[in-house]
Amino acid sequence: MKRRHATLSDIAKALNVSASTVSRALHDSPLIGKETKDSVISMAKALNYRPNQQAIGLLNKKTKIIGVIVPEITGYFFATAINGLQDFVENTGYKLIIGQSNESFDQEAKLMETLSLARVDGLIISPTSETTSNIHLENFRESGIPVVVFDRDCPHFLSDKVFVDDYEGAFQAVNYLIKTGCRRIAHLGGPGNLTTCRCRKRGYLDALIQNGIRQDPQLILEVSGFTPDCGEEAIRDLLNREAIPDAIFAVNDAVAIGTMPVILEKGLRIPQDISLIGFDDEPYSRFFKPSLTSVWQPVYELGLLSGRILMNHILCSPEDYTYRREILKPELVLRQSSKPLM
Amino acid sequence: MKRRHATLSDIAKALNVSASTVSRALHDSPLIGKETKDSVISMAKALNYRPNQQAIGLLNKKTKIIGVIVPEITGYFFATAINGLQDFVENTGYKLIIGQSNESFDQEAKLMETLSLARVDGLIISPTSETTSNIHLENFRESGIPVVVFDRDCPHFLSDKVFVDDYEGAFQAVNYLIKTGCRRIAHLGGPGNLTTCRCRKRGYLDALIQNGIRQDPQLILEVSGFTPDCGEEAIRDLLNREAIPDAIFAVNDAVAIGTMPVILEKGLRIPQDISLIGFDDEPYSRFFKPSLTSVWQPVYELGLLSGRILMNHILCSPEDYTYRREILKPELVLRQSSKPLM
DNA sequence: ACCTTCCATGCAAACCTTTGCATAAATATT
DNA sequence: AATATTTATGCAAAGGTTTGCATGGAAGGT
Repeated sequence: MKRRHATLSDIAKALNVSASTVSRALHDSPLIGKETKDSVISMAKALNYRPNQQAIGLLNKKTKIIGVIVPEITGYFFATAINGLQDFVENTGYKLIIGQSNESFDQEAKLMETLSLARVDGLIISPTSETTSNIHLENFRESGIPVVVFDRDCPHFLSDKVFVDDYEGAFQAVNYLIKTGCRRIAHLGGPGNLTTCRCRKRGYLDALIQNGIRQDPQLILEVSGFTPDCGEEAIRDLLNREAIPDAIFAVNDAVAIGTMPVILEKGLRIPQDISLIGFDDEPYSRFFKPSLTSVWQPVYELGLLSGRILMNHILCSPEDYTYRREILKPELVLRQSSKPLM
Repeated sequence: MKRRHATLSDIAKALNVSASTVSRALHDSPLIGKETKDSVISMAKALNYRPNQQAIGLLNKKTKIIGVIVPEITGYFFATAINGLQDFVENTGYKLIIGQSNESFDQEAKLMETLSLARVDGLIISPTSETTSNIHLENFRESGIPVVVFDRDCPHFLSDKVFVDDYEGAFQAVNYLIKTGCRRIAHLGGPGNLTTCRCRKRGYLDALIQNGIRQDPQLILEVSGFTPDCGEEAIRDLLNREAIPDAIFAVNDAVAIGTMPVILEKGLRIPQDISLIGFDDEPYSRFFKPSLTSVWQPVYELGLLSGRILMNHILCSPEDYTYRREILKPELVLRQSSKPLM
């Protein structure tokens, strides 16, 4: 049976009082007498009264909804970040509306349009690899809605930001490769307009430089996406070049995984002939053969912290607010796809 | 600068007309004169007017929000289902609020409470493995909110339902194992109160029966979760028993993957000594060594169809509605972890 | 010139909640 | 006994939108 939700005035009518009295009673206002309060409360329970969030929202211009936009949701990385975010949000009374941009600027803009229409109280976003303009973000911020950018930066956009230290992670990985004797280290980098990918590449290059190794353009490739297929394509290309590497630092575990079958099928051994290091430390990475050395990222914390910062911004007075920029530390996880130190 | 959104009456004041005229003009009502209409429309554009969904929702008791509850979001299965769901919803104007129950009944109930408070227009849910009571679902349905149950069934709850044919998938997998000469086929089954797991087990048992093979209780284990760790634990237990299997049908790819290192480390070969088949066909499954034979499920379609059915129910008149029950077909994907047919 | 008809627009209520102000009754003060 | 004070409650507006009904004017018909 479809039945209407009970409202304040339903309770009011039942008790012969006014709706305002009921409202105050339920908010435990000191203005209301003890008896009235009790009867209101028990009647509310009897009618299974739930305040209408829409009406409240209309009044105080809040929706208690946070918008989240990620490039995709099916991969380990963003799914885990969202997981952290949700765990944070769980007890705050806020809800999450999640959208996927699928690495398309148009979809991202459209999603932001939708979220803006839905009047979200805040936005947490990791921009697409196509996102070069910030107008849509600026619009958002100008209408007074706090925005947190996470994982991938929007360089000229002013807001709270939460990242992982991609540079540091990459540097450590490549430095490790060098320490284990590798000299011809290839890099399968991601789309160059993503800050994460640029940072990882810089980490790679700096590690080479600091160890006095000349970079070889032949060994640096840019993959178009983050899937095993992209890795497969890239490694085929790479192994056809004259310069065969003795190590590969991939932008991603998925890309690294995609190279494995190709490498092995060419009769090359991992790590004896080619060391392999990925990035992300996905849960499955330890189950491949050989198990994959990778750079672990505090993804869950990334999501959690983004939520915490946004929430703080939402509750803060908008005047004296200064934007925060947090950088979390990654960690190299050694496994069989790279050589041991000695 | 934080500035208020333009409202109908802002436009009205600017043009010296009434708010109702503006509303009608923007809805292209035939009651409004051409000139007025044009001026309203251009003024609306100038002021960047966006209708306030909360006010509209308050009026017609709709939120255009769909609640989604899944046990977890970080795994491939549910993330992909949500992906399908989101793609469906994208152009409908509906938004998705997603919650994770983490296989906890209490969390599930709490999430439903939250979604009910948020006045969602519909609910799509895959219940936890703890969910035995349906009261929370019944409450939902009784307040007139359409519910779609997907993947995992709530046996005595009446609603739209969308499943994958787990029985069929399991039957095919085990039947294939038998056809390739396996006789001592173990089953690492999932939590017994999940319908999906029970169906897979029934498929397993029926395949044995139809091929005249006696089931051996020693070969049937129940794992407590869907992670590689659970698989690892189970296989250690299994291989310590007197009866060593010549094949394993796991409830899950993740569980199957967890068994691999243990099997290989015991000096057993896959598939020569032990064939291995999983369920789900996760994207990484083809990258393990040996690559994993698995039962592919149309997960994306599962999410998509759930959305379509819910949407249809929401728009339908509530009277003459008859619940639907859709079953999608899985498909066995052969790889190296099982023996070839001849 | 008057009545009908039609077209374009405005008024006001409804959706539900919160809150400043007013009011009524009861008690305390002089 | 009359006024001041406290205590408990109601009224009404606001928030933004939609929509049935009423109204105003102009055009058409006789």
